Amino acid sequence: MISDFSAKLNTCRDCSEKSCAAAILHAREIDLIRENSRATEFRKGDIMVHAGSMTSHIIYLKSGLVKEYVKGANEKEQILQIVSKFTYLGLPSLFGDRVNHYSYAALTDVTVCYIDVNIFNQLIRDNGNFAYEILISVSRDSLNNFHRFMSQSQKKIFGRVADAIIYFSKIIFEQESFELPFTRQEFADLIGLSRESATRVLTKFKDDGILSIDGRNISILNPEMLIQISKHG
Amino acid sequence: MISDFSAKLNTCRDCSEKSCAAAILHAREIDLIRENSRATEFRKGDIMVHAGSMTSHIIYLKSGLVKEYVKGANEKEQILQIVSKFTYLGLPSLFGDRVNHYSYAALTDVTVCYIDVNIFNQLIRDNGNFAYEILISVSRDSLNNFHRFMSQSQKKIFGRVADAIIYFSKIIFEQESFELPFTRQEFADLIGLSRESATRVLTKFKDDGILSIDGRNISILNPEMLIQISKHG
DNA sequence: TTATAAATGTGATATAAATCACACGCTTGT
DNA sequence: ACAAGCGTGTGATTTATATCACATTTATAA
Repeated sequence: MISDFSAKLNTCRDCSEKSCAAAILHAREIDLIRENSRATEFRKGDIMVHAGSMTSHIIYLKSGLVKEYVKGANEKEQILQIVSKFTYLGLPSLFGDRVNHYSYAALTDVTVCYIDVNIFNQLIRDNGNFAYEILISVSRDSLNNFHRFMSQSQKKIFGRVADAIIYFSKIIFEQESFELPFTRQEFADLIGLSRESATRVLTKFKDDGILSIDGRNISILNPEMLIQISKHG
Repeated sequence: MISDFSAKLNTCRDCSEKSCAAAILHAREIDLIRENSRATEFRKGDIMVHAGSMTSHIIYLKSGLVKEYVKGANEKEQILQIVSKFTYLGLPSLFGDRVNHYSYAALTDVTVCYIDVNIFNQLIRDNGNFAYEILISVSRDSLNNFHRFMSQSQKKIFGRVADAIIYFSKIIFEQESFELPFTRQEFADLIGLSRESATRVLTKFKDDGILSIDGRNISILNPEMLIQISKHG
C-alpha cells in the first residue's frame, strides 16, 4: 500500500468519482462521510482484503480493477468476479456477520476510499433512498453471480470461455479488443477450468478465426460465433 | 391456486407470521401494506412464479416450502435453494430489471401474501430501518448462494451430497431426521448431479452406516463423518 | 382392482476435462 | 550474460461423473 498523507483532504462533496448511491446523499451526509473516510492506493498485485478478516471499513473502489476471489479446500482459487470502478467492495459481508467472505486483490493500480462501517450503516438507516441504491447494487451483484454460476455449472468449456470473453468485452472493457489483466491461470480460475483447458480452448478459438490472440491481448473477430458458442455449450 | 375471498380481511398488524423486517414498520406503514396486499395459497406442486415474467407484486412466504430454480439450456433444472417460511421471494429481481430471474414452485402446500411492489419500494425509501433489514436478507441470500456455488464447483459428489444433507438438517428442518420434500431427481438438481449419481452416493452413505434411508425419510446416524466428508471433497 | 405411468436402484459404457509430463519462450536479477 | 524461475503451449494418460440400458418398486388413475 502506498501511504498518502494528503488522504484526509479528500473533498467528497465534489468528488468526481462519487458513487450513484452517494449522489443521493444530502450535503451534511456527504460531510459525515468525509470526516470518517480515508483515501488511499494499492499497487497492482497487492492483496487488499483477506477472506476471514473482520470488516471495520467498507472499501469504495474509485479507479482500477480488482479481483474478488476465495481459495477452496485444495488451495484452488475461484475468482468470483472482476470489480471495476465506482463500486463498494464486499457489501454482502457487511450486512451479514461482519466477516469478509471474499478476498480482494488489485489487478491494476487502484485508488480507493475507506469508509467507516458504522457511518455507512447509519446512512442506510437514515436515508432510505441511499439504502435503495445500495440494495440495487447488492441485487445486481447477486444476479450476476448467479449467471456466472449457471455458466460454470451447466456449460462445457467452450461455452464458458466464450462467456468469459463476452463478459470482458461487454461488461468490463466495453470494447472488442482488450488486454486481459491477468495470467492464463487466473483466467482459468475465473471460469473454473484448469489452466491447460483454458489455453486449449483459446488456441482453438484462435485457429477457428473467432479471436485474435497475442499474449494477453485479445480481439474478438467473430462476435456472432462467440454468442453461438456461448448459447450452445 | 386456491381462491380465497376472505383474503382482503388479513390483519397485518397482529399477523403472527410477520417478517423481521415488517416488525420494524410503524402502525401506519403496516396499514399501508394491509390495504395493498392479498393473502392466498398454493397447493403442493403448483408453479408460483415463472422465470421471465414481470414482477408486479412481491411474494412473502408465510408457511410451507418453496423451491427456487431455473431451467438451463438443455432443459436441465438447477435448483438454487429451498425457501422456507418468513421469507420474501425474489428480492434481487425486484431491485434489478423487475423481471423475475428465478422460477418458484411449491414443494408443500403454501400460504403467501402478495404485496404491491410500489408500496414495498416506498416503504424501503421511507424507512431506512426497514431497508436495512431487507438488505440483511438479500445479503444473507447472496452469501448462501455463494457457498452452494463453491460446494458445487469445487467438491466431488460425496462432498456435495454431504453438504446437501447437512443443509437440510441444519438450515431447513433443524433436526437430524427429516423427510425430503422432493424426488431424487430434484435432490440431484439441487446439487448439480445426475439422478443416478445422487442415488449411488446415498446408497453408499446408507451402506457405510452414515445415514438411514427409507424412501424420502432420512436420518443422520453419523454427523461427524458427514462433516468430514463435506470437508474433504 | 387393474392398468399405466412415474420414480428408483444398479451395472456397463462413454466422455469431458483434469492431471501429468515436458519443451519452449520470457522476465528478472545477480 | 547467464542462470533461475515463472508463464505458457501441447501431447498422452487418467479419472470422475454422466449417460445408457434395464429391472424393480411405488404412485396414480380409470
